[in-house]
Amino acid sequence: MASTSAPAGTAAAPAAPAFSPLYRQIQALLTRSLTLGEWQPGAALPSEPELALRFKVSQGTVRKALDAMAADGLLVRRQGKGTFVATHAEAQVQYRFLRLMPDQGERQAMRRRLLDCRRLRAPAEVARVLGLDSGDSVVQIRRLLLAGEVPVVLDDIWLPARLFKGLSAERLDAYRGPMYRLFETEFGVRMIRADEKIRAVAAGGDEAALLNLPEGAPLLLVERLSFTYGGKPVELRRGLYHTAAHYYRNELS
Amino acid sequence: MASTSAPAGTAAAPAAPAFSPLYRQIQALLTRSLTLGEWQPGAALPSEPELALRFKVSQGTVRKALDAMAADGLLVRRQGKGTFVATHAEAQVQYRFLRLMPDQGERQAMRRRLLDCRRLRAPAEVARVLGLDSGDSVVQIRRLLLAGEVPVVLDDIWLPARLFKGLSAERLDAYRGPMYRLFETEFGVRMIRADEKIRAVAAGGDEAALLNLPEGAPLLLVERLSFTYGGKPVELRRGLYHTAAHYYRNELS
DNA sequence: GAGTGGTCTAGACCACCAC
DNA sequence: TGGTGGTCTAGACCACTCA
Repeated sequence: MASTSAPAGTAAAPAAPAFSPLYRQIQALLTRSLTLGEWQPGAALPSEPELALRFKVSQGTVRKALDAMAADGLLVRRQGKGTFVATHAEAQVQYRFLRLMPDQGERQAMRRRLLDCRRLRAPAEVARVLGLDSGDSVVQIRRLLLAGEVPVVLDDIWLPARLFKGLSAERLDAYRGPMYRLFETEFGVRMIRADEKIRAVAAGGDEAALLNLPEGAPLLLVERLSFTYGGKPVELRRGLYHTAAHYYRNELS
Repeated sequence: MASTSAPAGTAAAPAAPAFSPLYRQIQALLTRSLTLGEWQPGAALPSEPELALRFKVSQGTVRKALDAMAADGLLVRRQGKGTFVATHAEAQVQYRFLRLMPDQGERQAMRRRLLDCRRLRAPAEVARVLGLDSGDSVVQIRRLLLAGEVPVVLDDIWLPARLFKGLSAERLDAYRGPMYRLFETEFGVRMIRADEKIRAVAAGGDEAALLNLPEGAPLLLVERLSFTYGGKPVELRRGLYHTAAHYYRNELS
């Protein structure tokens, strides 16, 4: 890390970054280590002075890289304790990706009911958004989320089978805790970021029946594409939310 | 700013912050200046060394305060030029609060059609969320947004009349550019942050007619509460989005 | 008390922008 | 060429955690 003016690596885009600050290079190296699993989710990273020594860089530069990654949600910093790999297992990030809130009362964990889990050749559309070859297989999951006895969310989920070897209905059903935590601990796939497209749609026959609603009832359609390290898409999710007693919460800033 | 350990000001919450770092205090002072209008939207702040001198603090501390405020969207920093008060007038933040994207093609400015603008006593619910006294008056606006000739969004907007003296249908109709820019330049009210609650609903008779849809068509209901400096609510907006050719985009991280 | 991250400082140099 | 924000360094001290 002695050369400050190292080129910014591959640059396919026309507007190549002319210059990459040291802390960004450190950030890239740390992200790479995360990808390779050098530190497991929830584990502590080496301390700032250690990392500074390792990268031959001042502690301030390491700090800036760590702060940036903490801001991105990849790391969690705790004063007096250390810097840790972010995980979906923690209570504080339990609901990071579920924006559904009840109109009344506090948010509570919803019950899950697994409806289906099968392996199949990826439909064209699914293969396209997940960046799979046609012919690659995916795991398709259908499940309900219920508030008490009332079904609120109907999810269809597609995962690249290659990354989720051995994922089965039994495994899903037996698991207690958030699905993303299972993915993380059992398959080493961490969801970092997601894009959602939200629409209002009328409930179709099957969906209406599963959600215990009349056909044609308005539902929130939430299409989510989730990414792991490096912006690699690893999950497609199509959720139908019944928003009579819940709403989707968003903060703009 | 000589004393590092000044108390953190008022602390009504049970868990009072035991300690407020210098840069947070600087941040509070700068935010106060913004509130008081010391620098207009789009204007440049004094340079970092000047601010450091003014607050009797090192440049690094000023920088940390400015960086934090830039991250919050209150300021915009431009290398080689200076630090500026964020504004809704800039192209880059044009769509900061409108998350609607077309399925096909690039996002384009939508045409506006003002349907109504009147002053009235705040309905109880509106007064409650805007923190007004019962009896305070509000400006109520109803408008359409159209993509080409197709109505896509029906907005109902409520604003505290006290803050928007002189806002009229003529003024709104004559203004070219984003509504939040008008609020900012003409009334000195800057929208900093907003909370949205999103649901799927069936179009009612009036709404269906205005959006040129059959009654009962599914629509996205977006209830937005916007805040200015200091977390003060200053706008309630109830939008109905027709999501056949558009979707609401959200990024989770 | 030892170790961690958090704050604050001071100074050097770099990249960008305008004149 | 001078001024701006951006990066990097080195060192001091503070707050938090835990043994």
